[in-house]
Amino acid sequence: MKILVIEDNVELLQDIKHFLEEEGNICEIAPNHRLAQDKIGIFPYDILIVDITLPDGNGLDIIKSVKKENIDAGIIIISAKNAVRDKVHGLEIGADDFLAKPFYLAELNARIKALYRRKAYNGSREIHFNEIKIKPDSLEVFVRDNLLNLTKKEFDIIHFFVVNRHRLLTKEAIAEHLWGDHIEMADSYKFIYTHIANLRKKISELGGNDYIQSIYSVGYKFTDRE
Amino acid sequence: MKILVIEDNVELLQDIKHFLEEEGNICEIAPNHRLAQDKIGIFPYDILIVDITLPDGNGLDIIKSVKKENIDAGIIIISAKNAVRDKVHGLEIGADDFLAKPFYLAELNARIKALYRRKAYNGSREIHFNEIKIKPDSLEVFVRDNLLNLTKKEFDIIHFFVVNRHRLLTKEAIAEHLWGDHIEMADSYKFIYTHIANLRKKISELGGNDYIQSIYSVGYKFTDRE
DNA sequence: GTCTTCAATGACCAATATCTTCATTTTAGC
DNA sequence: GCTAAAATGAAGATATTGGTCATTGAAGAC
Repeated sequence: MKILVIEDNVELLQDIKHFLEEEGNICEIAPNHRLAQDKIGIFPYDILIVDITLPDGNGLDIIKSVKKENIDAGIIIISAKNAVRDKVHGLEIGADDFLAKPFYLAELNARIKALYRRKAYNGSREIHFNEIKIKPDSLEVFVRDNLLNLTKKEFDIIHFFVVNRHRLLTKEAIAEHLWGDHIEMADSYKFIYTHIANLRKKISELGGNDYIQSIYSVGYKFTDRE
Repeated sequence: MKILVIEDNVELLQDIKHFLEEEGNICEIAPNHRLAQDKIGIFPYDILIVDITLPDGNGLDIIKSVKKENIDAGIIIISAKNAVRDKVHGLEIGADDFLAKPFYLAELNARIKALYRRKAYNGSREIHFNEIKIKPDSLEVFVRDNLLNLTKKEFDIIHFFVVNRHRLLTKEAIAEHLWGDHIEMADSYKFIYTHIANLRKKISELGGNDYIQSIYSVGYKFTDRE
């Protein structure tokens, strides 16, 4: 699980990180508002742990912007015990859970797992990227709310791309993700081309932009930058 | 992995070194502040292990200068148990982890591995050299924050150069790194010239300095000295 | 058993990087 | 300074990689 912890108390931040990493998660940290926004923009985290009081801005603003951009991350607020108003407000604008400081790390961990389970099971999960919407549970992809008629492999590809948006994906990585690591490397990426060609055609037929950037001799990148 | 241990207790220093080398790392040592600074300036380490109390200066200053120069090394502080203030301060100014003395070497090793994994996973790794920034994960190079449009080979070359900054790189070493050791040595380095010419052109077009120093009859050196 | 769908493949052309060649400039040693 | 060796830069040939289309064969639906 990929978790981002946003908290200005560096000592607590380190404690949480160590704990969550020992639990087998990939855990990144941001001690302030600006850094948090940067990281969220780059990488699709599963869970955000947000402290409300930050040196350069309010944690609630981070939650607002996450919700506004339809980023599909679970949010747990951590804040001082007496900040009841923040708690109510935070849950109102879309946070999933609230944990009062001080807390036991085991408690935080339990909340994280519960939240993740909830997110994974409720069939209304959606991943958004500009005009593209993916429902991983029903294997459906929409462009401007028009259902795209994709094959399974095509779905797997665009799903992999959108989850790893803005990242360079080598042909090796794509092949490994789609077919496992046993694939013949020699000249057999060629079928990736075919699937990507079909994907591009189907998306553009419904007026979607071509976010699939080819990187010569390396692979692809799914992005709206540049 | 390349590790520098900065610690004034020579006995402990040797212990750590032996242990880390047996684990398969390249491990260098510096018993004081001045020597540490020298070494860090010359070679790009993956991990720095820093003792806070040094005979000729504070370990925190080393961390500060590393961060100031944007050197991309993970930092683990080792210090006496009661120095809580140092711990907090160290993490605040950018250290990645803290280990209280005395500690088990296995514990140190675990922390090193965890830190390295974290660094490798978070897609925001960057290597800096003056106005040049390299993102090895996305194969991107920036000059004064302008993206440089490089081919794969050109990227490999500048990446190799920046990682081995200030070092003399023979044509043989470059050829071996780029094409493996099977290459015909006879007169076939010639195409290195072309790639380097293209690199120089592309960098200077965006206003970057020419750090590629030719060493007649030997090779190249990537440096800003002299 | 037939029909339909889709993953996989091969052929072909286009795009791009890599390498070679060659004329010219620079350098080191005398 | 002179010469031979080395380095550079421009131009172009070659090789590699990418994209598209048409076809095959396997698997599942009916």
